[in-house]
Amino acid sequence: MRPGNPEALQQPYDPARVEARWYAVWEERGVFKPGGSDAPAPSGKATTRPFVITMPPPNVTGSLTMGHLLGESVRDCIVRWQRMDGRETLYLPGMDHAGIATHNVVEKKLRAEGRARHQIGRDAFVKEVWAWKEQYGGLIFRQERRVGISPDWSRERFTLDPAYSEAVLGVFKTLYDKGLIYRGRYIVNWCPRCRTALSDEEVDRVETQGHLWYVRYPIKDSDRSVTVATTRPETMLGDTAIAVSPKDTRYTKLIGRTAVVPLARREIPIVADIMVDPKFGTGAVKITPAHDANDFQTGLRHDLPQIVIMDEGGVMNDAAGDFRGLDRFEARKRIVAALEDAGYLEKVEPHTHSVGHCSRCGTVIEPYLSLQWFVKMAPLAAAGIEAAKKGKVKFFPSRWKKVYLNWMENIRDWCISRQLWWGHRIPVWYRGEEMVVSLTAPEGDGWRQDEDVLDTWFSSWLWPFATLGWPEKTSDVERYYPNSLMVTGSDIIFFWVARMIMAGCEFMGEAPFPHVMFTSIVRDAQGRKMSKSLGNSPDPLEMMERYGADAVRFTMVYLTPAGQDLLFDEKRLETGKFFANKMWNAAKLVQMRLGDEDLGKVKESALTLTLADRWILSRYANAVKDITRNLKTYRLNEAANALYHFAWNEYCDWYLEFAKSRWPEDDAIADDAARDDRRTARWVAWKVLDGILRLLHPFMPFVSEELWQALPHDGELLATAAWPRSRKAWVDAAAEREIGFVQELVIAVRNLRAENNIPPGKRVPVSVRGPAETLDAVERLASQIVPLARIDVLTLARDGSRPAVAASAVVGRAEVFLPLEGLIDLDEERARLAKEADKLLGDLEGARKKLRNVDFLNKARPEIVEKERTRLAQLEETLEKLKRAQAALLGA
RNA sequence: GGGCGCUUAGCUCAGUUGGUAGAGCACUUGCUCGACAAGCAAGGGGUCACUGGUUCAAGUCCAGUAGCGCCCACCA
Repeated sequence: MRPGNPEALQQPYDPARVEARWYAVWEERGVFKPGGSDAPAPSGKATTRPFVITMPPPNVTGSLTMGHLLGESVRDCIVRWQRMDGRETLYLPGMDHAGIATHNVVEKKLRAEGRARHQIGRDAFVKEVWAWKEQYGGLIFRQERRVGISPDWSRERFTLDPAYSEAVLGVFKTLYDKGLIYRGRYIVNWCPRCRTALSDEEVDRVETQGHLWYVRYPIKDSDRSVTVATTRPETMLGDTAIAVSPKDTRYTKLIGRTAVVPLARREIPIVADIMVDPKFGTGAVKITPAHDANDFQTGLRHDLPQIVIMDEGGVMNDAAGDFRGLDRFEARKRIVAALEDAGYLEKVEPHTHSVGHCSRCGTVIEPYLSLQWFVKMAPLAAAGIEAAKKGKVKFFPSRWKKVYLNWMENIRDWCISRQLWWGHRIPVWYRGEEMVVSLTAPEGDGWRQDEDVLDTWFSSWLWPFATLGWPEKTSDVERYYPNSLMVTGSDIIFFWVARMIMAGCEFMGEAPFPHVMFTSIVRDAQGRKMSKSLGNSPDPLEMMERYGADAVRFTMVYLTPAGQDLLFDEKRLETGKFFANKMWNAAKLVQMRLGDEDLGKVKESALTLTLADRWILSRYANAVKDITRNLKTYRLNEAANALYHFAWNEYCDWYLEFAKSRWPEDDAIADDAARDDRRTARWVAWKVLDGILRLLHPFMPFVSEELWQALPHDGELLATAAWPRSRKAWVDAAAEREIGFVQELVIAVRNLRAENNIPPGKRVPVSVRGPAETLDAVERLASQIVPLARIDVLTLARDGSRPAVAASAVVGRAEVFLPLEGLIDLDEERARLAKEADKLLGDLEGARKKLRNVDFLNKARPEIVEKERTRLAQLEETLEKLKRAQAALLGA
């Protein structure tokens, strides 16, 4: 046992001072490294299975948001708990190069400096991005440490680390060799501003109020025409057919005829195709294979030409004839006008449809025909689907399983090439018609590497094992794969979680983690997700400055409901701040009263525990069980709640108040019994506080460590001390019942005082009347009751008498009287009693009705019926007593 | 077009096998009694969105309705 430091707890509590102290200590002592825990393993638990969790690597694009902070708080809470529980823990940190996102912010920065990436060239640009990474990566690093998370920093990874990059490129080659990666000209989501292809997941669909333009296409060698409806009239310049449904009798005669594209005056065939819905629009569809995914497929079926009419910036090209050089939206306007002028526009209808936008810059996506690399996903998804169905991967909350499966079962191929410079350059080499997939340049001259880089997620989907040194057969891979848990936001379930599961199954033969826990999405007051791009997240560092890291951590976890979003309001951080302060002061009180006894030498068996002691130990055992159970099921908010209320409302509000009268100064000690009782109170107060600090540590690591060190403590650091176990021997239902009665009695007296405006400092006489066994109990508990209720003389009215004029209340089977003739306001007291009685009557009626119900008596569980009977008797007795009290006041 | 979530105190939200409705903030009243005013004590405030069903018993389970929000989908 180490002595506490009595100088430590200065007033007032200053989080900044405390929080500056411990992080370096933990790091120096290697607490964060696997095996850094010296906590004894709980008996019966295998120590060989480590607890492994990786940090979802934040983007290097900027600073963290409150959303990140929630994730970090949740993860670290679980990690610290597991570490204290005796598991070897690995928490692996890192960062993501975040391809497009970073690319864009650096490009923006260059633009602000009057430079452009194409001017400075690829190498110089990449250098700029690395410089940016150093700057902002450093900021994120500082933020993460400030929150107090406990990862093994020596294993920090970046997705562009040389070894990691090699793993990424190796995976490309492996999948290519297996035929799961292919290159081809297909319609992709193209962002004309970023000038790159995107995956389906990187496109945000936005309901947009647009128009449906009905355009008349003349039929060749006829004076008739066919009308088609379109939302993007500018694409007509790339039309290569008109399609109708084969079942649509209106158009049967037209199939095989030739139509003329207005303005372009190009002749195109009219074909029958199953993709056409006769009920939509006119039932005739213009086909633009190079600018629409559906039309592309139709085009293949009918062997239609593909005419690309725009360049990579969304500007109309030579194929657009008179409209060349116009931006696509300007072209739309001009084309509509030209159609109208020429009499080809039949009508315009308002039309709401969803339009794809680039999730990075908001630009309207252009379906664009281009040569890209793809991953064939269905074969990879199969194992991921099975893993979830067989329960190898479980989601918390479980409803996400359905979302996951739905996406996986309808998975589409993944476009992984990006026309950017920041990222893993595609390991493919070309020379004329030759193409080689290789991590290094092929032998010989004239080879030119693919210009594109890979989608960021093509590297981060390997995170659970590439961070461990894979594909090398490292001991880390051996020991730490699969990981134990993934904690992340549901917003990246497809981007990342699903793909990690697929990659794990494919390359490691096993899902990367058995559990996925989704944290709340943190939203602002308007319900918008907090994000860097919106700039609606408070600065985490500022929040921690203002409230303390402990407070921010605790509050975020305390507030996060399992499976629901979290509407963040800065004011809520006070909850954590005030709680930390409360714990500080409670510890200060206990420390002041501990004296110089070596509590480590005290044996529980040698102590005579009072009722209050047995009660708090019982409540403590219960709290440990409750908190641990909630942690195990990832209901961290419930765990935080239980801890908060046990520590504050039971330990501070009641137990410490009970204990106060038992630890007087030495010169006030009357005899050995009093001395023993003082020692008992000291030991229990310390023991339970020690437990509270252990329970608190995962939530508030700094202040709990500080307080633990200030008190006598067993072991070097709280961070590696053992997680408390719930001791069955401490569970004491009788003590809980009896203290329950004491509390009710004390509250009743306090209430009588308050209602009658008796100053809190003034001691009052109290008389209690009731059955003998109740009075015996009151007598036995008097030492607990008297100081808390501020009673001067406690009279047990065994003769059944009551003061003539008194305020009264009913507690259990007893009546409590405040005999204060002349002091109490009789009218107010009468009104209060009447109101009480009124409330009781309602409850009473309900209970009676229930117990008259034969079905209830026969079908409800016997203990429920018994409980109801007891309750009814209680209510009746109470009402009776209230009535007597009312009668007594009548004559006064 | 599918799927999911939410609707509980003035506000923001908890509520884990159905068994007397909870917290924080806000509000009222009173407290510088030897840890804490970032506090203590006492209190007011809710037909748990609506309708129906299952059940002895529903905030909790089922079905439907309304409003809000989210996700998915090749809505020319």
